Amino acid sequence: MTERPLRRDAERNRQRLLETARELMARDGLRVPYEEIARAAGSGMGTLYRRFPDRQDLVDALFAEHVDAVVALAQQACRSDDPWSGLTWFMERQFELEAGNRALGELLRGDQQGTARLAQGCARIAELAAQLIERAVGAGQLPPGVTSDDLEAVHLMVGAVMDASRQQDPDRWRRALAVALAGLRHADLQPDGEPMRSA
Amino acid sequence: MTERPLRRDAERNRQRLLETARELMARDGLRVPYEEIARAAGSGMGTLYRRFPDRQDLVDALFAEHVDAVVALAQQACRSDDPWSGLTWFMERQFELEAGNRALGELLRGDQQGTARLAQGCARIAELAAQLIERAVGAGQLPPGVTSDDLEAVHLMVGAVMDASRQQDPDRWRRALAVALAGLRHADLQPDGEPMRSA
DNA sequence: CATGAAGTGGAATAGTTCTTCAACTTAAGA
DNA sequence: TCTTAAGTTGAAGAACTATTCCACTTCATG
Repeated sequence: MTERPLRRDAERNRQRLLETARELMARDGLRVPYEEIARAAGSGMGTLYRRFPDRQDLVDALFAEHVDAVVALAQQACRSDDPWSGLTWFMERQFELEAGNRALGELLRGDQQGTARLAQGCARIAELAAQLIERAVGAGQLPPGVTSDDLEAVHLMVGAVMDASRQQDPDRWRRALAVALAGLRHADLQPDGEPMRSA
Repeated sequence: MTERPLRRDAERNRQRLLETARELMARDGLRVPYEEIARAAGSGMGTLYRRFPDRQDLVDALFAEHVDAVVALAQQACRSDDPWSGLTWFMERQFELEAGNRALGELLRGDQQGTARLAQGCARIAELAAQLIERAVGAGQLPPGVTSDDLEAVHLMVGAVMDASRQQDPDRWRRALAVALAGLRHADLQPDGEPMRSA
């Protein structure tokens, strides 16, 4: 089935909506009210709903490439000769992106699940992150107890500081990241053989 | 000015409302809808509003003693012979309380500001926490760059993990705390500016 | 046990957002 | 130009929560 292209005016409107939503979500996060997006774009709510019946459609259209960019970062980090450098480099780049785009941070931290498209990207990132950890552990740069879950936790931790300090001190997260990464290296973590199922 | 005591039935209702609110907020956080509290307590909304016209009045009545308990913990920690032990002991006890009471965590992390009464308690905790840090730095148990702001950041960091894992693994925060505290000891933090890579 | 101040319930009003829809407008091709 | 399918709009209805208000009930006391 061939999708017939949108009418020219409709396509223009669609682009304007996307552009507007991108800016608002980067600044305010994923939950910007539909009404606000439509108003800022100079359209009616009906138009926004017609193009993006589900918020996830909109988010997907907006952030697919951002998530892909993070996947690419992770891949590049995996190619680093020095596993630990690759890991820290990846985390810094990732957080720099999140610092500039609130919605991206919410997505990557799972505050809000995206469509299959985005979820797949996030899963890929998680895979690669696990590799980064494994490689660093294998190289003796991280103690053996550290797991990919710990890296996810670091993501949440630094993200929390970022969210709390966006206004006052937008670079504060760097300090938190330094603390968290140093902690991974030096904390005495049991391998944690616990099955860790839900209670 | 002598406040005349409540009528006996009114006092009973008030206690029931407090008890109910305490349970609901411990489980669901500070933002439990007023309507839900009233219904669970078997009262009308009017009654709840009459006793606690402002949500802060309610929160204050409920959590003053909890906050005081944390102040007491901090004081006790300050009396420890070993500054670092005192610090870690305090953080663990504090998070254990937060783990058992969602609303308390929200209060202590400033998700929601309380009345002057509570704010004062939180300020006192912050003071004592700063002392704990200073003492540990003075004893050479923490590097000189670490500040009380870093401890606040640790609070946010571990809190984020706790919030994310309450359901699946309620004890996960302990691991995050271990990471964060080890990070404080080992991260190479400049006294003010940018952090550097860990050693 | 009558009285009225204190207390109570819950419907009503209001502010937010989400979501739908019927009437209106317009681009694009015959 | 005319036709009409595609597109647009904003008001309307639904869900949720906060907050007020007043007719009604109940306790405490003379």
